[in-house]
Amino acid sequence: MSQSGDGELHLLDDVGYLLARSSGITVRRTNEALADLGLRVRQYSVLSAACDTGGISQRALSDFLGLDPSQIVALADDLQERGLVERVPDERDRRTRLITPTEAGRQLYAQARAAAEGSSELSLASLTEDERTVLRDLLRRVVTAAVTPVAAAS
Amino acid sequence: MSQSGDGELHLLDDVGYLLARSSGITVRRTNEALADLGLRVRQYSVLSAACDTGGISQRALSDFLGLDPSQIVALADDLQERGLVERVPDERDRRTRLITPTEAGRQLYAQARAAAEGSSELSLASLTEDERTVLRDLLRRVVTAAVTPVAAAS
DNA sequence: GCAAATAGTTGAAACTGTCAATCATTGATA
DNA sequence: TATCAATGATTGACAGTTTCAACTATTTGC
Repeated sequence: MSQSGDGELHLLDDVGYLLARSSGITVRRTNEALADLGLRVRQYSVLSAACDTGGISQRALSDFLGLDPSQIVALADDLQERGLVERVPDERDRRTRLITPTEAGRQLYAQARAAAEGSSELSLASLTEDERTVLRDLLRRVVTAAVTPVAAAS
Repeated sequence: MSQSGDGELHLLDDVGYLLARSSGITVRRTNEALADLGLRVRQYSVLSAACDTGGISQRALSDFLGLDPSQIVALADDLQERGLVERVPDERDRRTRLITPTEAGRQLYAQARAAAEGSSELSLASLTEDERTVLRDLLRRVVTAAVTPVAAAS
């Protein structure tokens, strides 16, 4: 019958909550870090996948990033208008359009990556380098377990 | 000059991205798990803090959850209309109103907590029990480093 | 007492998540 | 090969989230 709280905040034991909270903290900080470059984390993630693959279908982006296809359309429109990516038709399947980085896109990405990664480090300043590595490895396993292996242009 | 992608997806090395992605996965799943109870993670977190403290000011909620004060207003309105919390005036400071659980709120919270925690486990099924513990401890340190220690009603 | 700070509220704008419907193209199959 | 189901992209809509600015009531410091 404990009527009044006694200092036990269960949210701080809830991995789901902790994920959401720490994600919020880092996303906020990273958005600030990317603001100078005119990017937000969302568009940065699309640009990153486009640069690292050299061209990826919107469907694959949707799966990889966990976003609705309609969100990809909007993000691609935005990046395309700014000349950072192009939509090149896939000859093997004329339905799909590959989101491909332009030279300007690659250059911006290089800068953005430095900014974004620096910002992450800052958000995790309370962890040691080794602990950050452990965290990264654990999270990567959580994420990759939920994602189909990134469609390597069959 | 690597023009085409060679399988190196830098996002999967970016702790910030991994946090956001895994948070998205767990939040989605937890929202589904809470839907039966008419709750979403956001309102669950408010209810949880209210129950665990026995009564917490909206300002403290705002700090603890990392939400704008105006969001707390909306969430408190919602929970109050459903009879899950009350706003009791603080005698020591008539500006503040303590978000306090009702009996119905406490009962729903008990159910919701079980559902939410079960859902987190499910999202982290690719990790062992020990690894989940490590993850929880690391994330808790990240979060608590960014939050003032939960104002114990000075 | 009075000014500055604080707790809560309202309203607005931009961003995000989710879903249904549509069109073009592909793949399977009769 | 004609047709039908499945898939990739797009549009539009609606609820949820984030972030600000402005405002009122109250408290605190001087």
